[in-house]
Amino acid sequence: MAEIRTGDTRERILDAGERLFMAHGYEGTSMRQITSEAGVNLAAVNYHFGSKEALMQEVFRRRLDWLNEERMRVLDLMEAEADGKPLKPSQIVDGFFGTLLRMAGDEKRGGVTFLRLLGRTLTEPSEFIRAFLAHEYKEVMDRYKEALFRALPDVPKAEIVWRFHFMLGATSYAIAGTDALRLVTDWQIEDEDSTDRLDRLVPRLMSFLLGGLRAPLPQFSDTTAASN
Amino acid sequence: MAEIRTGDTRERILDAGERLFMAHGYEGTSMRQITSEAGVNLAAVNYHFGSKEALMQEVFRRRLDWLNEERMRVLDLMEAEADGKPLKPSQIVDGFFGTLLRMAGDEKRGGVTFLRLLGRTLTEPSEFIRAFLAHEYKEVMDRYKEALFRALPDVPKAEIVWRFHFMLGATSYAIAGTDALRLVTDWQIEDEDSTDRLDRLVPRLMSFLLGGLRAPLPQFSDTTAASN
DNA sequence: CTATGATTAAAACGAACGTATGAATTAAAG
DNA sequence: CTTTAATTCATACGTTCGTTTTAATCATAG
Repeated sequence: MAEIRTGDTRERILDAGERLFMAHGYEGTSMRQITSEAGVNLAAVNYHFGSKEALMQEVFRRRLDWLNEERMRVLDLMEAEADGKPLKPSQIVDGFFGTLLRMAGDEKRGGVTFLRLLGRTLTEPSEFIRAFLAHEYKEVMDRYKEALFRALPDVPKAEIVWRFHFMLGATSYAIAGTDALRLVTDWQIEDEDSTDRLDRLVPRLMSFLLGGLRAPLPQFSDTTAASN
Repeated sequence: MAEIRTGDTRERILDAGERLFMAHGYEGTSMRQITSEAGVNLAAVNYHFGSKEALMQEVFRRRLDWLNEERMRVLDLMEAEADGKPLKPSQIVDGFFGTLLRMAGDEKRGGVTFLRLLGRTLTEPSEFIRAFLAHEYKEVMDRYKEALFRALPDVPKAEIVWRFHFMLGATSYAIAGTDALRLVTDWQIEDEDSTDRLDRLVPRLMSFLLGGLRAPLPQFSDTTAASN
């Protein structure tokens, strides 16, 4: 059997869907927009993917599979080198968030478009995509949380989970909001073009995330006892 | 009429819209859902607000007007007490983000529902709502950024703007994602009920935000750092 | 070549969408 | 009371939605 040369119709649809879902959201994007931008027939989406929901899932799957495997690979590597000793928080944060951000420079992996779609989708999850992301993320999330628990033995686990949550938010925003908030914040950084901005986003965000992760523990002012 | 109209139609629509926009997004919510949940006629939205877009704007306006006035009031108060001296970063962060988070405990101001709607909308802004938020936020944003510039004279302004951005993201996420990410992160903090969680979110988030805001400046590997 | 399975194309489906209309109802003023 | 404006109501309009159907086109195997 020769390779099934499924034209590039599938890929064209995925690319168009990725871009349009990023720009207008899932509900805000119609199949006619997608097929029009992809230059394919309207029925092609249902033929190749089955439904609009299935297309959305495939848009995420083709990127997240690689991303989360890479995250696992990086963590495995670091833990092997540490030889049983806990990792440094900066290593863990870079393995999870740095790996994500470096996707933005890899156009073959979706570049900034997918990153913005991901960041935006994490705050507007429809039920079906939420369940899908939960499945895709569960394993890698548990591994990285466990690594942080061991890296920060004096910080209560609940606090670490919260701060992981906060780091996710800051990162999503940094990506998804790069365009969205320009009007809100009246963005004006004169001496940086867009390539500079992306290159410098990684160290900038890393400093912020690590500062937050290692911040002094909060003081609860109420009466109930604190927990571990 | 045996039926007792306990609430104004306008308010019932705004409440239903706020809740449904929060749960399903703007595009994902239909006028029929809104009017059905509000117990009013379908045409009531167009009669009272003119359009679905105008309703969305009014949902935000009735909450943001108070929030941003309160933020201004708090900042005025702090600056008056400081008597010309720069404020502490913790004061500024609390004035902006603490004021926001404390809205969640005030059911009269929308409570957690509006906060989640706001957090989610900031990453999925349609063109019309983006322009609206830009207008509503511009003044207060400039005031708080200026306060941060004076509080952190040694930190380049570009860095402060970025970190303000990161703080917004962490906060939005902390609010919007409280439900959304439960499945993703397999949330398990056994000994905290939801009221405890909200009460403790403020100091938790404050510690994280301040840690990130005051983190060591990033080292850029290539060229010189941005100017002040 | 013909045969066969995979893909694309054009057209249509019913459902749901936001909005508009005009009559019915309510509330208040003269 | 009657009058008048404000509001609520049932209903329908024109569009667009995701999906389905059926036929045409293409590539390859026999």
